[in-house]
Amino acid sequence: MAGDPNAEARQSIENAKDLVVDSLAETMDLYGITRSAGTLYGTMYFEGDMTLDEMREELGMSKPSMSTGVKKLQEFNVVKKTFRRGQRKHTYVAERDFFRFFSNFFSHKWEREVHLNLESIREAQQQVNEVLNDEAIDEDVKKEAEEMHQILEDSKPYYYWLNRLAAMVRSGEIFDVIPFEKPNSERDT
Amino acid sequence: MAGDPNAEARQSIENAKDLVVDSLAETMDLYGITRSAGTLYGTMYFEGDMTLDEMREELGMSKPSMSTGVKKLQEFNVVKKTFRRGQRKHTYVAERDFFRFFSNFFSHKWEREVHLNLESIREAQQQVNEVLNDEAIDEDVKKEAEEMHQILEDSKPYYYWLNRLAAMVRSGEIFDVIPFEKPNSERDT
DNA sequence: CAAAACGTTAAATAACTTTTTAACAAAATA
DNA sequence: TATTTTGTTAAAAAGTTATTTAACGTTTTG
Repeated sequence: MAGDPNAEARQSIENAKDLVVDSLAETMDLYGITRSAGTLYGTMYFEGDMTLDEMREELGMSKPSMSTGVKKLQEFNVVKKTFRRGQRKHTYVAERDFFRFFSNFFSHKWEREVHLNLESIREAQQQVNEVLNDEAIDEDVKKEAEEMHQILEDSKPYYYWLNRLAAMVRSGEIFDVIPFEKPNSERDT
Repeated sequence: MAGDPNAEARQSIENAKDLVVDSLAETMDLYGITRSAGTLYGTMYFEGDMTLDEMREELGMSKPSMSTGVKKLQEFNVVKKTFRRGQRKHTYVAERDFFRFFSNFFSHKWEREVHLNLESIREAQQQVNEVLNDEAIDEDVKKEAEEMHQILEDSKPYYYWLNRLAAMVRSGEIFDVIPFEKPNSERDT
């Protein structure tokens, strides 16, 4: 047993890193990001900017996997392409500021939720309105349409609210109303 | 063509409902809820309380599917078991208030995120501390450990902040700082 | 300008999840 | 207490998503 202490120490550090990468990936899994994309993010989080080949090496996966993984993470705005001078290969960097991660990720999702549902509500209400305006329809059917219309109408305030929340989160205004304790070091824009 | 106007009207209403159910399901898909569970939620949202058999009938799926689907939705706190008197079968009801849906869903997720990651950070820091406290370790390895420790330390303020946000959302305090416009009708506790 | 390197796309395979059918256990009723 | 009904669990089937290998087009460099 007991080989080189430095080698063991490095192993410990790698181990600690894996521990956090795993829980990061599990966290992201909660929000619908696949585990492998989460693991990729976690790895990039610790390594700083990486090329696809470095990712492949680190994770032991294929290059196309890395390519699609990075692309997916870019969609969520949590990974960006970077320029590393004197480097032919493209490099990518993970968003290291979790506050910004949160902002990018959730504002994006919430905006999409609002848009998607308000649009379908608009269409749906239009359809039931046609029923309501039709003379030839019986009262009981109209009542059904009326109820439907009302349920949809009642849900709108939620989407308006969510839209405001998304805007506040995207702009960073949310940190005015719910401040965070600064760490000892800086936090730039 | 042009059959019974009432039948056509009912069809229109069903159509409108499906439209909204679909976008609701797509929305939930954004947050890692499977589409079929989302569809189930949407259906319950419109129908009010339902038995498993009613769900099966409405969605044309098997009963075990409904059972597991309901269970999953219960985990997210967006469906509850109800008591319908004179009814032997169990009935379930979907959370109709989207504000409460939001509160239940996201506070649950965020609390889990905080717990999971703070725990792994604690363990990871413990491991790197052992390296830092070991006399036999070279400076360059210690420096690596130091960096690791710092990265983890710097991430903590985010989790503390998220924890406060989760608490505010769970308690409803969030609606004091970001109010919503009431619809014309009531909004009870 | 030719050869190599890089990243992406396409097709095939593998892994995983969802869904169903079937069997089972628990509860209620007669 | 026996029979029926209800809900869940287990195993099989189907469907979907992730991953890889292979091929392609583009860019770079010698």
